[in-house]
Amino acid sequence: MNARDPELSQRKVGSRQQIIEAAAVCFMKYGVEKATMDHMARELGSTKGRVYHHFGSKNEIYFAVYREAMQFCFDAVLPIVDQPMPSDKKLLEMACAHARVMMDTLPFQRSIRQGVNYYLHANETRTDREVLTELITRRNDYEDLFRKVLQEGLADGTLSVPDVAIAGRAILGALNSLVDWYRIRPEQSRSEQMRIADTLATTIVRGLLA
Amino acid sequence: MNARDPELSQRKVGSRQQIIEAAAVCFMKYGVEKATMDHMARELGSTKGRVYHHFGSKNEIYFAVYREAMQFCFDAVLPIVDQPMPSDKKLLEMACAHARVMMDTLPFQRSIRQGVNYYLHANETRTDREVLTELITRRNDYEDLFRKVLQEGLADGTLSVPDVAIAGRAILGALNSLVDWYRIRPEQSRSEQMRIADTLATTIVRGLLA
DNA sequence: GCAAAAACATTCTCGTCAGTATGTTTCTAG
DNA sequence: CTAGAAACATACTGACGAGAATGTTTTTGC
Repeated sequence: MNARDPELSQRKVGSRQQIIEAAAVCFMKYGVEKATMDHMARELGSTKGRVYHHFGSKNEIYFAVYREAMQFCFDAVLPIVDQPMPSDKKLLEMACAHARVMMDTLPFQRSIRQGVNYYLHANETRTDREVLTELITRRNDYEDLFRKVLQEGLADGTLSVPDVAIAGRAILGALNSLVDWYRIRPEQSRSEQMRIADTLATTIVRGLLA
Repeated sequence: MNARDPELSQRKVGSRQQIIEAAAVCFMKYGVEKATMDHMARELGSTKGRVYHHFGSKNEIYFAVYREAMQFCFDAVLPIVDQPMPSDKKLLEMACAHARVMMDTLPFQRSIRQGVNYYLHANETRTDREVLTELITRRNDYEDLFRKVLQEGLADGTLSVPDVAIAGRAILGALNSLVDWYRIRPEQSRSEQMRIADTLATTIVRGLLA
C-alpha cells in the first residue's frame, strides 16, 4: 500500500525538521561558526552520521535554517499586507507581527543574523553562492513589503518620511535588534512578551517626540 | 636623552595601532572568526611574528579593536551630552553623531558587532571573560547616555515614550543597523554620506507618522 | 661602537573540526 | 520470511589555524 509512502516521507521530513531545529539552537548557543556538527548531533541525542544522511554539508543546514526563518516572517506579515487598511495602521501591524516572530523563533532569527556576514565572504562552491544570493533576494523581497507600505503611506498621506529606503532600514534595524537583546525569561508571561514587541513597534512608528 | 623616549614609544604605539587597524579591516573583510593571524600579517605586509610580538592572542587583538571602537563613539557623543540643550534636540544630535561614527569607523564597528555573539560563548581563559565583561559594561555605559537623555526628555516634556529601555534599544538598533547595510561608495561625497546619517537619525527620532 | 633588548621573521607542533568510509540496525515491499 | 534499501552509528582522515619556539635584524642606552 502506498498509503504508507507519506508516512515514510513523514518520518523523513520529521527527522530533517528535528535536525534543522537542533541546528538553529546550536547556532544560537555556540555561534554559527563555533557550532560543530557534533554539537548538533549531541543536541539531537544522536550522531553526526544522522545529520550527514540528510544534509550534505554544514552550509546546507544553515541555508535550511535561513529559509525557514524567512518563511516564519512571511507567514506572519503577508496576511496583514493583503488587508485593506490605512497605511499607518498597516505598518504598525506589520511591525508588531515582525517583532513577535523575532521573539517566537529566536534561534532561527539569531542564526541568520549572525551567519549572513559570515557566509558572504569566501564561500567556496558555486551552488553555495547561488543559494545564498537566492536567500538574500528573498530577504530583500520581504523588506520590500515594508518599503511598499511606506510608499503607500506617502501616497495616502498617513505617513511621512524623507527617504523610504532609509526609513525601511530604520524600522527593520530597530525591530531586528530584538534578536540581539531579547532574552527568553521563563517567568515572563506571553502577554508580557507581546507587550515588549508591541511597545517596540509603536515606539518606532510613532517616534520619540512629545 | 629621554627626548627620544616618546619617539620610542611612538614607534611602538604606532606599530600596535597599525596592527589594530589591519585587524579591524580583516575582521570586516573575512569575518571575525575566519580572519586569521596570517590575514592580518598580510594586510600589514608583514608576518605573524610581528603581531604576536605586540599581542598575546587573537582575542587580545579583538578586545583592542573593541575598545577603540567604543572610544570612537564616546569621543563623538560625550561632547554633546554636556551641552545645555532641550532633550529632543540633544537626542537628535547624539543620534546624528553616532550614525556618523558608524560610517567613519566602519571596520571597527562591524568587527565588534559580529564578534560580541561569538565571544560570549565558550571563552576559555578567565582574563578573557573579565575583559569581555568590562567591555560590555563600557558599551552599556555608552547606551546609558542615550537612555539618560530619553529620561530627561520625559521630565522636561520634549520627549514621549512608553518605555525608556525599549526606546533606547530601538534608536540604537536602528542606528547600528547602518553597519550592516551601509557600503562605502568611492563616488559618494562626504556630504552625501552625512545626509544619510542625518536622515536616518531624524527619521528615528521624528517617527514615521504624518 | 657595543652589549642587550626590543622588533620582527620563519618554522613547527598540536588540537580541532568538516567531511568520509564503513559498519549496524530498522523499516518495507513482495 | 527475506532481500534490500533507508536511517542511523562509529571510527577515521586530512586540512587548517593558533600559538610556541627559535632565528635574525634593528634600535638604544652607555
